[in-house]
Amino acid sequence: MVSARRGDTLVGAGAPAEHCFFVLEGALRVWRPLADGRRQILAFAFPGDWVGVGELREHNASVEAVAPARAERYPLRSLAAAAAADAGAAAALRELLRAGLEAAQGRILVLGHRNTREKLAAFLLEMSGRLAAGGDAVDLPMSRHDIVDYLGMSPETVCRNFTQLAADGVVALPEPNLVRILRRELLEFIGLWP
Amino acid sequence: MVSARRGDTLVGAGAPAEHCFFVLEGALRVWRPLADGRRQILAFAFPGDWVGVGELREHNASVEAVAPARAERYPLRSLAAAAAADAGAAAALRELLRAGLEAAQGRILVLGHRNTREKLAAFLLEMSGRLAAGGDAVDLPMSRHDIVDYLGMSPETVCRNFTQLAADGVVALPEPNLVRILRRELLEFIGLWP
DNA sequence: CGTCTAGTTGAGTTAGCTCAACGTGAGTGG
DNA sequence: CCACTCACGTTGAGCTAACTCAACTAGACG
Repeated sequence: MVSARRGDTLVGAGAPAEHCFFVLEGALRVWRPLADGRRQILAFAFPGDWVGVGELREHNASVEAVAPARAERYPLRSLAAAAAADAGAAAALRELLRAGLEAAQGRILVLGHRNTREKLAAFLLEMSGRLAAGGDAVDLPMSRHDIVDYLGMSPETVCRNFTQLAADGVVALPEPNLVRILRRELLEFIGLWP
Repeated sequence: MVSARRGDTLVGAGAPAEHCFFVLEGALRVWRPLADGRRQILAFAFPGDWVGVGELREHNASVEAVAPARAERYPLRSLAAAAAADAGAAAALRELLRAGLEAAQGRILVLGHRNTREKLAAFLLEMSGRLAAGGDAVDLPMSRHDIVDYLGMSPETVCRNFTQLAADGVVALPEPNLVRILRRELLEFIGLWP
């Protein structure tokens, strides 16, 4: 079991890959540093998500707490041992990797062919599904800066698009991190895949 | 065994996921249609690559031949059966998914935070590694249009950046599809991850 | 010899970036 | 308790990278 405060590092990029995590509470970001000092956030992890099960020799991404978080920590070699001994465990591990691959492919679609407004709409829909069980009141645990590094845009552009979506009546923003989806059908029209 | 001419479809998006492929010869593209009629190419597959091993109920992407191709076709359920019966096969299948996930994460980095010149440089380095075993003479089997849909840019921009790289002496382009890397260290400086 | 497609180049437009300023709330120290 | 700082979020102004529209060339093919 690991507890982390906001901003704590669970795993540093480049560290030997010994453990993976199962998130119990809070939110994590998985990110890689870029040459120019910026970050690409590969994924956010929320309760019920696994992190780091696909690492080989070393972690190629850092894992940090976006919000206060608790997670269970498992040695990777014990997962591999379980997979070698039990076909059911192997299938479960395979399914985790498959789901991660599918999610990454969804990200490729969004990052490759969407403009900023569409990226943000897709992001909000994703967060609605993952944080609010598809509900309309989404309390974002991550900062604007995190969203910036997740979607590959500038902070000003993220902010302007939030403002624009609110001005258009698609969402309400009572607080910066509190999004209420007012017109889901519009948000889906803007951001839904493909 | 499947043989495909240039442009042939091996799998249509939405078809029930019954088979996967092991490429013997040629080149395939794996892509998803977008709402506006464009395509996002998720991956190219070359000899030695697997395609479609991570599909669940239905193929969420089409697979087409970019160049005349031959591939072996395996029923997905026979792979699952092999994985259930043999821990070694299960580990091999897991490794395929893991490698696919890692590749997809690399794509996220490139699509999220790179400009067109850097995307193209990264693409050429990837193709050098995969098609020419890291050598400098790369014969691209795919059209400019495919590169466009792989990197998420316009055909004019792809073309201009090819021209620019050639003008800068980084590559030579004796023919549109034949790239000779003249100054690899420069190309890596432009396009290398992170 | 005409037609068609892929590739390239030019010209003008715009989406999203950078630079800059400003407001606000949370800490922090006097 | 107040003053100060600092990070975060937001808004404005201007710039530029990349897009769209358009034209042209060269090779493929009937």
